[in-house]
Amino acid sequence: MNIGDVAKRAGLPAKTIRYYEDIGLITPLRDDNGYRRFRDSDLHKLAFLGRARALGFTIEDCRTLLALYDDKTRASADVKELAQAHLNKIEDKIAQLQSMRDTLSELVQSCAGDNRPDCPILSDLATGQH
Amino acid sequence: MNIGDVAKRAGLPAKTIRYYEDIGLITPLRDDNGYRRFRDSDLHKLAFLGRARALGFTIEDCRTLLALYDDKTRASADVKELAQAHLNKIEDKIAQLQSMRDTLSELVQSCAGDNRPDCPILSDLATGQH
DNA sequence: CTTGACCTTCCGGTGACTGGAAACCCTATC
DNA sequence: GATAGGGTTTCCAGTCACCGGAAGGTCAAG
Repeated sequence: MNIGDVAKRAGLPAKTIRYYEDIGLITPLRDDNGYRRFRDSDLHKLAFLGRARALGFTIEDCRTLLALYDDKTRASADVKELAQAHLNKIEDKIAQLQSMRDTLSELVQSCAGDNRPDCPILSDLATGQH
Repeated sequence: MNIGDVAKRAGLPAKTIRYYEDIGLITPLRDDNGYRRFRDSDLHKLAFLGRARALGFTIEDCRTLLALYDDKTRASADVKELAQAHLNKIEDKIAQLQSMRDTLSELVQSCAGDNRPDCPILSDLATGQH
């Protein structure tokens, strides 16, 4: 398979696939004309990567996950620990965004949104006071 | 005031303040020795920027917000629209993270986390099936 | 006069790509 | 055989909002 086919099947842009090769996540073969030739195992890895990335794992996490996947003697505890740490980060991020949302939502609601200049959003930003 | 004082008062790193000057958000004066000299208005702007950034506005949003703040003939509707658009983005982001969290949380819970290799987290990543 | 705390600019790196340029390859049609 | 249109290659630069560090200038205290 050439990169275009793999891109379609894995649901990843060709650019991204080349990038993943650059950073050593995959190592497709090469045809005589220089084109990358992807094995099923490459496609499989790319799909794995796509799903891991969709869950928000960093590239370095993905590298570790792939290694764990390959290591048939891994302890599931190692995978779980990585996933739990990532989950914690996500929850922190959610909490942070919710806090922003709450503040911002109040500000937006308190703003008349008409053609007068008075604006509690700007006042708040300017003074830190409501 | 020199940059160190302003940094303390505005709660921003000196590096960030220099960066904000670079991209034209502030234009402090200069002393004969080349040191930046900050007026109260600069400090005020920096505090404004710090709060806007803490609410997650992009730098370009901040630029617009500062301009609106300076424009005493603005319509509050313009500010509100910007803030509402940003709020929408935050809510999208929260929803996306919550979806990740839900999936990931299920996976983590279903993983024994012992020293055996069987791991539903890896299985899911590998196949996309639970 | 030296020490140490400031300050300056400049360069490079971050994460995970994305866009674009210039060039090569392959297949199909005229 | 020429050409057109797709696919592919590499490489370089840009994204966002900074941060770290180097090399050097400035200032106040002891």
